[in-house]
Amino acid sequence: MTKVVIKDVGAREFDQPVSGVDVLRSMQERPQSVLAMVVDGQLTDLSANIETGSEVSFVSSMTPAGREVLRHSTAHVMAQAVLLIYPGAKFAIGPSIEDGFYYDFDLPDGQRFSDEDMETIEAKMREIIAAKQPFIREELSYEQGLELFMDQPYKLEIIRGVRQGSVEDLAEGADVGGVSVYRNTDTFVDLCRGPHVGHTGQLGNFKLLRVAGAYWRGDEKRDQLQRIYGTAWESKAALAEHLHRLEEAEKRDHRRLGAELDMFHFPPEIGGGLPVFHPKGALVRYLMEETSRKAHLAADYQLAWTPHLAKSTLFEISGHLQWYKDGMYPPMEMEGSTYYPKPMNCPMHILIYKSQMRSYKELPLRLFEFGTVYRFERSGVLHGLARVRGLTQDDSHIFCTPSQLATELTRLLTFVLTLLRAFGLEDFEAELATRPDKSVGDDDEWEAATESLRVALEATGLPYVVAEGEGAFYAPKIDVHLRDAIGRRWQVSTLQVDLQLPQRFDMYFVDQDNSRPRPYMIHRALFGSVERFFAILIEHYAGALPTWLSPTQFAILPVRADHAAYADEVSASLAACGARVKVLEASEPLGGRIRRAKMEKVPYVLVVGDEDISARTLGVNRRGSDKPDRSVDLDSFVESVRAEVNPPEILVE
RNA sequence: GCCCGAGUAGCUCAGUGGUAGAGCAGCUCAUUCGUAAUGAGCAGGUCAGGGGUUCGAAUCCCCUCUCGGGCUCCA
Repeated sequence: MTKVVIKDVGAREFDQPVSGVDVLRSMQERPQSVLAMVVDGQLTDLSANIETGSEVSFVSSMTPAGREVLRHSTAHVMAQAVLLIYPGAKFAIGPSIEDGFYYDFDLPDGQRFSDEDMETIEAKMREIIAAKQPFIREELSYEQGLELFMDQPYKLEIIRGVRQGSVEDLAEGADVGGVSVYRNTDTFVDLCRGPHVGHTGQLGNFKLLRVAGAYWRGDEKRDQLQRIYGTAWESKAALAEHLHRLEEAEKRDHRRLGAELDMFHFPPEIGGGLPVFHPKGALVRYLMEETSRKAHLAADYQLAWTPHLAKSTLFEISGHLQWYKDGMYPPMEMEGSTYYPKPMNCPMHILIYKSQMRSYKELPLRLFEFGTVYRFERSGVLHGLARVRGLTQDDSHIFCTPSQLATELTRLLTFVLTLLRAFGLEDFEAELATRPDKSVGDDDEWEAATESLRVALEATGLPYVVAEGEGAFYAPKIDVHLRDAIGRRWQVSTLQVDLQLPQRFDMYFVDQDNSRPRPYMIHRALFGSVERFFAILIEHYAGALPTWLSPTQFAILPVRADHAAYADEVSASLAACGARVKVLEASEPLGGRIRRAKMEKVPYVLVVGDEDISARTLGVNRRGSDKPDRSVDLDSFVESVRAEVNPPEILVE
């Protein structure tokens, strides 16, 4: 007899040994579109036998686990299609990923996929799906596995990896004590740990999206494979919704909006990754920077300014030439000295610290600068303002006593969140990145610094995960991520407790007892870089920046030329409370001017005509609304927008 | 840097071997208008650059550059 506990339903007894399918059939109220099951916490094929005494829950296609299964199964279908179309193709790995899946191939004779091939492959996949091929799990010994995949070098490498207990390969391929495979047909079988859907007919709401090169095992010294990315969903509607989201994301692309809104561009004559900001973009930048500077001054930071170049000596002391030479711009020789563009601001801030004897009474000493640094990024990684070669960090270095560290970090993290919120961002999470393999310093220091960061995270209540081994070589760090309006994650702020530079620069302060201990040093970028943060704001707001950040806040449109005097009067009363106003004179029809102003995403488009002059009113078009408010009283309108035209007050504790 | 894709007017794009096109934007003139495109006219091009094939190349081939999608990288 087999006893099975169905989660949230209750215990069932069966005369025979049962599989998940049997249990499901026995239920009166069956859960919908079940693709797999979880037996005692383990995600498993529905066809697997269930041991007596197990607890079972069923996984529906619209759950995260269910989608993972169907995406993974769709990847297998794609592999089968590619192998049918390209005899002799080698296939490597094909996992499910966020929103979809991919599979890596090595085509014979150096063939490459083109975009048209995607359609051919999709068509073949639909045939496979229509055939309702079963996914049959088989468990093999290593030897059988090696035999079965003798023509598939990547599979062989995975099997050998599994035999040696590689965790990475276990995830990809197989089971302890042997390997598992999933067979769809006599000719198509794939090495896989599973689980999978019961048969290919349960799939079908998918689309192949793009082809890309990808290194085998992510190692650029190894073969470059052809990767096809696809997306797959539980229903036609969910697929359509996802494709719609992709379109929406494309509309938010800051590179596209940056051009449409005349904010910035990347002149080829200047070089890749080196943007120029046009007047509107530069104004937004100015507002971002001024808001930040004021907040920093209010929070007891002191401003610093440092040059863009320094002698090699400085970067030898700091260690940048040792650790990051590849990422630095090449040197310039001048009058017998070697100069480098700076990749970071910290060494220069340290020189400010060291310019005089520092007492414990001065600490924490907080230096702040919008410091432009240059980093040589490989051409393929540049991405609009989000990844550039010349970037301005809103960079701060805080020097404090060891006993001040935890308090200072907490205060700092609070400040970071306060300023980010002032820009209308709300949804944050953090990563605590710990010591990497390639690093310097002793364990106690790393432990203490990491612990202080953890204390700060706990104190602010920011949700966080620990990223083992993801720290910088010299320091553990907190990375703050945010989710934008359509749920995408962006890394912004970073806080690092530096264990190395104070030593390298032989920094100290004079303590109460006249001893000379080393200060701790905290590196911190809050926006990350001004350029990248600019991009995030554009994408988050889809170009419709909050009023206080909008280059033009009010467009005033006199209906006829003889309404110009009143338009100027309205303009003056708005300008008097600090607003940025543009009058669009009546040289073309009203509709055209309204359209232009709306396309520019001006927050308020104000129309004034005969009726408004006699009643001292306005026609108000708010951004995002397609219906105007007519006859709004001028004075009360000005009063109502007064608060939003100027940068927000940032209250620092 | 590597793989794939794309470069035609300021922008968006049409043009597959036979005289370089359209819309928007720009300029000029006219129009004076109450809620998302007023009309007419003008101007605008080394078809990314270089080489090749051809009687003839935006179009076919090769190289280079730039941009985009990924991979790797991101102090």
